[in-house]
Amino acid sequence: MMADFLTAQSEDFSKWYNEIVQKADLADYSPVRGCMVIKPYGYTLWERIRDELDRRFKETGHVNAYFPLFIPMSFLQKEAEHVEGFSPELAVVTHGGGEELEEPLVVRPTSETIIGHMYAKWIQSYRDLPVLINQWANVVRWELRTRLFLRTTEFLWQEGHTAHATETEAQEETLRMLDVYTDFAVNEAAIPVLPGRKSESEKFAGAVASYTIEAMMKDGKALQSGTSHFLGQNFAKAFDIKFLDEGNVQQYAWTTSWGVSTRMVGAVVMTHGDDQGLVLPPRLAPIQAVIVPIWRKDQERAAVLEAARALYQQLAPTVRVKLDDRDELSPGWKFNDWEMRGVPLRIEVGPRDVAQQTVMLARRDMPGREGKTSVAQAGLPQSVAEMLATVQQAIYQKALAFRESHIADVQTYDELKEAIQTGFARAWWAGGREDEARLKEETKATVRCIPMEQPGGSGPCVLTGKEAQEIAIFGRAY
RNA sequence: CGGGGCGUAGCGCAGUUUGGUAGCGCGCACGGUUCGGGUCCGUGAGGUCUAGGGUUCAAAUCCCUACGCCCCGACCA
Repeated sequence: MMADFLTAQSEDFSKWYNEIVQKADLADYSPVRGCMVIKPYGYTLWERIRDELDRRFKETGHVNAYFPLFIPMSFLQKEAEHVEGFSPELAVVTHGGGEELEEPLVVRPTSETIIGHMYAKWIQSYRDLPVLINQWANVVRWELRTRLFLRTTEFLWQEGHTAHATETEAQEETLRMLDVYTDFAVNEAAIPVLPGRKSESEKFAGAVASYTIEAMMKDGKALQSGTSHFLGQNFAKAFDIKFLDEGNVQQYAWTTSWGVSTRMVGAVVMTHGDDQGLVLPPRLAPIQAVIVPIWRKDQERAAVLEAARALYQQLAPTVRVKLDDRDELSPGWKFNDWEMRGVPLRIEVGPRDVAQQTVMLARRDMPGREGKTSVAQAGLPQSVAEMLATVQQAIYQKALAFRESHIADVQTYDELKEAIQTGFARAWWAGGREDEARLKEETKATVRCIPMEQPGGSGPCVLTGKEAQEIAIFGRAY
């Protein structure tokens, strides 16, 4: 059954995305260009993302803190590449309290600089290290072109900033957080991601090395869904983050930073969504199961509602469940509505179910009759939990299968060009900055990442023909 | 910043060519009906037609100017 209230993905994926984000009440446009209002349903989804990430940060020894929104302009200028990278997209405050400020304040685009400044004060000894701090914050980047969740002028994210005594330790931290992101993406968001290193021209402004988790959206385009940066001593030198080591020698600290943003919401939407609307992974879904009561006559209504309420009470302690007892809407309407909103599981309760002490479970990821099973009301929390776990696994496998069938191993530049029309290309790569620029110019594709998992050996670079030690993933990106 | 599209009821749109009482669908409110895949009927509320200026007896409609938004591209989490 085709939805006529939503543009089909195959017709115009971009239009589908814009429509579903608004129709499912995730977000709305604001009066300020490029900014969005995150509506309660979308914000709850973000809260789920936030909670699961935050739990993992705590488990790996990090603590939260909060640094200011405003950063003195001069701070950004202390790291040459950093200022060069971010200058074009800064929002700058020049006036306050009716007077022109002595020094303009930048609305943070990211917080390496102000945190670096503070770390310089806090770190004196190797005994003060490591510093493992994360903050949940909003940041502002004056992007030329914005899209809800994928690229907004203001967005929410977390940024972890750590300082370490040794290079090795900082590198380990960088990769540890990449693992945390991968684990989150796979196990919570059900998004298969390719963890890897960013190429020279794609890395973070001021980083020695950047790592990323790259996801493939349903239109075959890549979405950078999280990044972890090894900053070396670049920021330590710019902000004078020094400590005395065990041998009483002054050393610069080694720092990292890593972030995941509200863009992750867009990743969830574009990884799992279909022509009926959102498909949310059970572990992140604001509502995991919705109970839809069905009746014909008044006496049925009373019995069905009573049963539905009892089921709600039974499920509420362990499942994020909602009872849709709205009187004025037909069951069919509700089915479509909750499917559009991506609720993973629907629990239908009608007169037949009341009589038989059963309910009908309908999976969001399997449309129509195929996804429906009748189960006993007794032990429903268990059945629902199992079904939610099944759906979580199923949508991950589906997304993984989609990605794998849209990655092509290619040997030639022509094959690469063809592959990136529908997905990713994987090939030997030994190109530099200029080769990447040429690639982008000619194909609109970029090196998405150099995957952590490498086949070993060597082969001819897909673009330059030079002997290459590594394979890279190529694709068009958001 | 380049290219394209659009600003008319909460939303989606028609009306603009050829100036003459501002409409349709959905939604919303009320009453009834219906309910296992977007029920049906009736009644009703809701508009400085993006803004400013001009032409005209008369402007949503013609002319000028400004602003805003969306899409595609360049830049980017």
